[in-house]
Amino acid sequence: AARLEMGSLWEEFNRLGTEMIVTKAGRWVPEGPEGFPGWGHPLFPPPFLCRRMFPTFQVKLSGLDPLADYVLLMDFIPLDDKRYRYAFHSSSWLAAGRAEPAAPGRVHFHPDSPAKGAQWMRQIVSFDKLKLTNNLLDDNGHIILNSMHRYQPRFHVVFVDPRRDSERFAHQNFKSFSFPETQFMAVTAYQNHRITQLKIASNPFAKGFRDGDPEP
Amino acid sequence: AARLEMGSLWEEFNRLGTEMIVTKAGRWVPEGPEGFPGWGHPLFPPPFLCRRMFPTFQVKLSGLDPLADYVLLMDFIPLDDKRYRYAFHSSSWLAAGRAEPAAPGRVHFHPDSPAKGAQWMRQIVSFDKLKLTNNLLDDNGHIILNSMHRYQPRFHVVFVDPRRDSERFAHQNFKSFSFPETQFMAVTAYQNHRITQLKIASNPFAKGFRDGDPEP
DNA sequence: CCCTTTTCACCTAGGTGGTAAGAT
DNA sequence: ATCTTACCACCTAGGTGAAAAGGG
Repeated sequence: AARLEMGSLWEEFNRLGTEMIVTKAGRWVPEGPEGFPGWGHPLFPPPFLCRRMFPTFQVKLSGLDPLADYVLLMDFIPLDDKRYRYAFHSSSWLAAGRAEPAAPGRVHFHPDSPAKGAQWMRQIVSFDKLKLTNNLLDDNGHIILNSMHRYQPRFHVVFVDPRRDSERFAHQNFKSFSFPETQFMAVTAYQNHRITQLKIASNPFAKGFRDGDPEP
Repeated sequence: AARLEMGSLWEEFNRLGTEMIVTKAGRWVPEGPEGFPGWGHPLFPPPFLCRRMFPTFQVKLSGLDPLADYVLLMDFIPLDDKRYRYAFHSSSWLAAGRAEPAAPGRVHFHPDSPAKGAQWMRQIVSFDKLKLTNNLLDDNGHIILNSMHRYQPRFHVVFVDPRRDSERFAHQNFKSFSFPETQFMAVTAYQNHRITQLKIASNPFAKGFRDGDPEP
């Protein structure tokens, strides 16, 4: 079984209509004699950063075989075949035509994969290395989404069967989880001001934009 | 086989007599409503930081079975049975009595362990999470060393035999490496000024103490 | 007009040696 | 006198939304 962590925060966002930022290149790459070479130099990871999700997708697992190997991964499926726009006057999302062609379907493997069930169950599994981009040509393995489209994150637990030869995607031996409260609209800039304010209030990295009041 | 990375930097330090800082608690823990709770909140890691090594111990592996599991770890053995003091007038280390009782012998497992040979050989293996402390009562799993004593880092590759039951320390199935150029004196403050200057010149985190000249 | 890209100040998080005070 | 500790300014590294600029 898998329990979504920070469920109440996800629900608070979901009530307002969660938005997630997608970018091509968050922080630009310095060049010239300074800045070069290196970039964290074990080849991968990439020279530029795309945006993480907030809230971060985190689950607590149970019921796995402690001694068996599992691969954990996520993907994102379109919630419908529509493109949206935000109507500021009514503070609501309106359908605005058919979806653009879907990006190549990618998955994000949790970087600790594969690992034993005991390891996965020991503590909360956090997908905080997952990055979103709207760059259709991205070759850094990030998740590619279309802006102004709705998505449902999915979480998959794949049992690595030691009797089979390789880690190919057996159509058996895996279990998937979809938490409806984690669905979101991909955007390049926040549309709903209440989403912006909730992000600022709850994301530690946005503390610089807080006005000044407490939060438990 | 295992090749030590940054060998010329290690040798440059070794010619001067490498020193490594050991501390009890590098950064103190904030307390009260701010600072608490969390501390990076997946239970471990610990509330305070001890010092890393610089240079970082890094190796490039080859000749492993790509499909077999290996555990990588390090330990530190006393180079002799002496205690030392630094004679500033002659800029040299002098023996100053017998060694103090050795700390409990600990090992540091590379946090990616266990992993396949292919994974270990893909890129340089870096032990940059390894922390040194002089706190005999440390319960955060850091390496405990006596200040003013000399140590030789050792690196071990343990083959995880799938036929045996558990990952117990089989006295077979492992290979050890000792690079003499990585030996060092544990200190609570640098003694040799030329070591200090070389650390400042070569460690990116010490850039704030550089006077101002280039280095390739 | 609607949406995207770029740049920026401001954070979190944590790795440096210096320095002065403390301990023995 | 010798060694250790605590605190500090200054870095690296990178995650925020704001605001301005750009593009259709």
